[in-house]
Amino acid sequence: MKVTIKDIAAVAGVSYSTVSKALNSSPLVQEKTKRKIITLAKEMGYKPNFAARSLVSNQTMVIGLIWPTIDRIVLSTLVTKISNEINETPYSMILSVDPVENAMETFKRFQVDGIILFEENLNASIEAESLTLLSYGVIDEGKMYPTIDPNYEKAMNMAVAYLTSLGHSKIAYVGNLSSADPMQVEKNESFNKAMQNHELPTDNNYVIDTEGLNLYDGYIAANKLLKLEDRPTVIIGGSYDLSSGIIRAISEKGLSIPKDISVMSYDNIPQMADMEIPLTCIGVPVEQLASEIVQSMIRLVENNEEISMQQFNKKMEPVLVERNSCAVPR
Amino acid sequence: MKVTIKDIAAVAGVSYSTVSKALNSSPLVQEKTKRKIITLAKEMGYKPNFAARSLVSNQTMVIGLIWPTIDRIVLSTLVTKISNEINETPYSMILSVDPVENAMETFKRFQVDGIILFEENLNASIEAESLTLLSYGVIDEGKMYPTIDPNYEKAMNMAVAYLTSLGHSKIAYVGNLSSADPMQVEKNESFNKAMQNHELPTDNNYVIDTEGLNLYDGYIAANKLLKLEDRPTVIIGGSYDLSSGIIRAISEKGLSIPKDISVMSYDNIPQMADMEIPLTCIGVPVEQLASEIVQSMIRLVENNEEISMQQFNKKMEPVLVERNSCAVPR
DNA sequence: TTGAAAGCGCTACCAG
DNA sequence: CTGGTAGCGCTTTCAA
Repeated sequence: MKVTIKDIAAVAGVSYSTVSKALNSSPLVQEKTKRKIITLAKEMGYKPNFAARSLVSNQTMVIGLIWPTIDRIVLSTLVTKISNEINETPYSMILSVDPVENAMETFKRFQVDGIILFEENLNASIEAESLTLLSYGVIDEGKMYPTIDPNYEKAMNMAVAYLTSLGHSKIAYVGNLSSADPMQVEKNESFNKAMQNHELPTDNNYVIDTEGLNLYDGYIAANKLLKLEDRPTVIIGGSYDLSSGIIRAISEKGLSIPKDISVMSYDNIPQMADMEIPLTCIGVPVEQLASEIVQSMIRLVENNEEISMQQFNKKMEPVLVERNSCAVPR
Repeated sequence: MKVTIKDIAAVAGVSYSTVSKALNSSPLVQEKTKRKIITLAKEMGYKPNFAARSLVSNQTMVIGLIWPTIDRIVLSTLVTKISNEINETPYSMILSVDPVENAMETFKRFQVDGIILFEENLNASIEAESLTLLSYGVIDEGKMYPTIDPNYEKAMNMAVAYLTSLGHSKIAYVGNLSSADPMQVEKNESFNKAMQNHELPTDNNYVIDTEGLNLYDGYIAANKLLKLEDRPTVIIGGSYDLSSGIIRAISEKGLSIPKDISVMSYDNIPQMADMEIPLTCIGVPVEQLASEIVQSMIRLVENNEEISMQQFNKKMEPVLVERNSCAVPR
């Protein structure tokens, strides 16, 4: 049977409004009564009814996360971290794997307090309507919702700077350019810009479009690069999975990393250290990303449209982690 | 501003209980009034308030799915299909990637109408309490909740029967045995049983424990098999990803499928047809699995504990799909 | 410090 | 067929 605050009130011999206050740790209740009620509630197995609470408070304490492309595992680490992070707060997270528009619909019916959106693979532009939206993607002043941006431009600049400081100039990039995914495109453009900044040629032979983001795509791309007479001295993989494939291709050829060729990867996730060959990588540490996304979301939710959206746009700080997969070219 | 049924009632000039009925397509309202109200509701941008509705009806129309291991992508197809399937019903699905116990907690607070649980990677035994639970896993009479079972025993029997009918007797199996995942263990035991049923030896050299379920694990395992002097004539991969690795290893060795060696895979998902080499596979088609899980869940939810749980236990029918990756051994 | 009562938006019942 | 009304479980004034 369901236990309500009325049941507790009856047993405790107080009014149910007092129970409500006690359970919400209101200062308007005597410590003693409060403690008694709380103990009692636990004993009786009381579970607050969310529907009732949100009906009156107009809040659900739930954040929705839209992730339409679970088959691309790249983001699963981020999702998991975000989920963990949200669990540290009074909020809960629910996930939808539906297409963005359906997911929005579902979340709206649910009256979630806020929605987190991954821009990867997002083609349609979204109207925020009256929703509290936060996206993970590339900042664009035209957008009607705030964005947490991994700052590809800075990341690629740091990567190229690091590699040139080691003496590399034949730098290859393996990534998914043709896709409709604006984040991948931005990543590639940032690489090109970084090369120009360092007055290096953007030799088209050294930029490979994988048309996909999984291990095998990286494998194929790396094979193309290794076949060139004038090989690059270092390959930057555009994502964790691509880089896995790149490593595979290189070791299959009997080449050694970093002696024969250096490898660097975008994406800063702990798993980078556990690869066949631990990779030097660049990117915003995934924990920081998760933390910023969640904190911003919550501030956004709690500041109910008081602050202008622009103030929530945030470019993150990429970090370069050295792991011996890059050496001075010979 | 939020539109409620009262607002609609005011505009339409009817009572708000009539609006409620109209919106719920009750037969107790004149067609004309009903149509007028529905149109009006749409115009005014009315969104029903879930909290209010579930407060009175004691239902949320939401099914929770617990999936604590998103980093293992194997099940993502199933999850997606389940999500699609649920979207065809009046119910919605929400997903939690938290550990089972936390997820249960969250879902309980949410008062979801039912919870779907994947047994893969489930070690703790779960008490159903008063929840409507349905699991995808291996049927076990000791369990306190109904289970949809992919019937590994029958699947493996069909697989071995098919292969022996082609003339194979040196049949290898690549799978994850050591894991705490009861489903993987059951899969392997079913293979062994099937071999015994066909009076074939379960040569230990032919059963490889991958200790993982991804492509690379399958790749390594296949390499071990290919190194044997007395090679198997066919390899059964325990999952889609493992089989991908098996194919890779075989083609790297310059061998051809099925001329030099046959390959078969567990898992019956459409992606099997799109592999480098389309694989003959065995397993319950993922759509059927999704459909059965969702239909059972809904029946369960709607039959509120009237029917005994046993009646919901269901072993599914595996299907063998031929695709030319298995031939008569030479 | 406590209790009584209003009301969140909706469904369901009963009276007309 | 339509309207009035009780009440789902809870938070939040306002009085006592």
